Amino acid sequence: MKFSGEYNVSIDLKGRVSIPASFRDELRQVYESEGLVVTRHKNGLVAYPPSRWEEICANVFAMSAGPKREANLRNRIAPAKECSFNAQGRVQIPQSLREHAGLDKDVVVIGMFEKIEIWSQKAHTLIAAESESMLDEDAQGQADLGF
Amino acid sequence: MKFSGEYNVSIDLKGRVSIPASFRDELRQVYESEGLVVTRHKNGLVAYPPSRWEEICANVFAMSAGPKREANLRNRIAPAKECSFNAQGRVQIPQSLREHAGLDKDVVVIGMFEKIEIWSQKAHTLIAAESESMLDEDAQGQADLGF
DNA sequence: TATCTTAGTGTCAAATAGTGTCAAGTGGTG
DNA sequence: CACCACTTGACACTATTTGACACTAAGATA
Repeated sequence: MKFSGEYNVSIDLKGRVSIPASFRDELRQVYESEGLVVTRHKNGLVAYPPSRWEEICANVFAMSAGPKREANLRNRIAPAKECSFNAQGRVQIPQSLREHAGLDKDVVVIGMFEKIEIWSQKAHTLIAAESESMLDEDAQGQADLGF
Repeated sequence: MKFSGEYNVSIDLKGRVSIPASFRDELRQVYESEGLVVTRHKNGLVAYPPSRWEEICANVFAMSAGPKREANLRNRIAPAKECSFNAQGRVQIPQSLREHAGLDKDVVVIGMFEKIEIWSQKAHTLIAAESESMLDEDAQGQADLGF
């Protein structure tokens, strides 16, 4: 079924965000996991099922030494944190990631098939508008896709 | 579990930086150590568990004489200092290293698996932004890695 | 040598951050 | 409309981090 749907959720005063029940079900059933690995992604965050994360790490580790590998380690792998659900289905996001994404009060959680994106409402509005205008400019492409 | 995660910590007025509790736990449990060896690394600092440091030193000592060995001795091995934790989990960073890294007040500590990086907030912002734009420019590469 | 200054150490206590849990709200479904 | 599952806010508790201060050591000054 894969993660899908867009949810407006809130973050509590200690920095925990509620993960929608449907995502938790998916995670439990197909990934057999009670947690998510969260890391930086553009101006927001992404979360992966731990098993997917292992694969990604392995891919990065396998890269040949160089600035690109370094960049991935520093900005993706190192800041990542495995977060498990509490009894209410919330995950505690580390402070540094919250700051990076500017999370405060209103948060948007988006299912993206194999991953989950987490944005501040503000950042999401921005990126959604950007994406929208990109699609607008390519009416033909959209039509070809069947939209 | 290896060191991981990114932490904003502060340095006290005498030059001690707080090492996150999770790193101290890791250090105690897997490296059986109550301290870190800190040395220069680019515009910041790196810290290794003492046992890892011994290995690195041995590798450098084993190099055949020449300017590269000299450089490693001068800029990596010589400035290194073993720092142990105080009761609050802080390590005293020698003045010369603090100056090298421009540490003052706000410091970023990053777990990088077998080592720990220590940057001034400023330097970290810079290097992270650089890394980020490198990753942005290579969307295909990132996708190939599974991100 | 006595004194002053500066750097580093040890420790306490306040402040902050994170965890677990309860119960009240909210919204969808039958 | 009543029920149910889910989400949210709140609170108490614990752990961690930070600022502060007194003290020691070392080096500089006169």
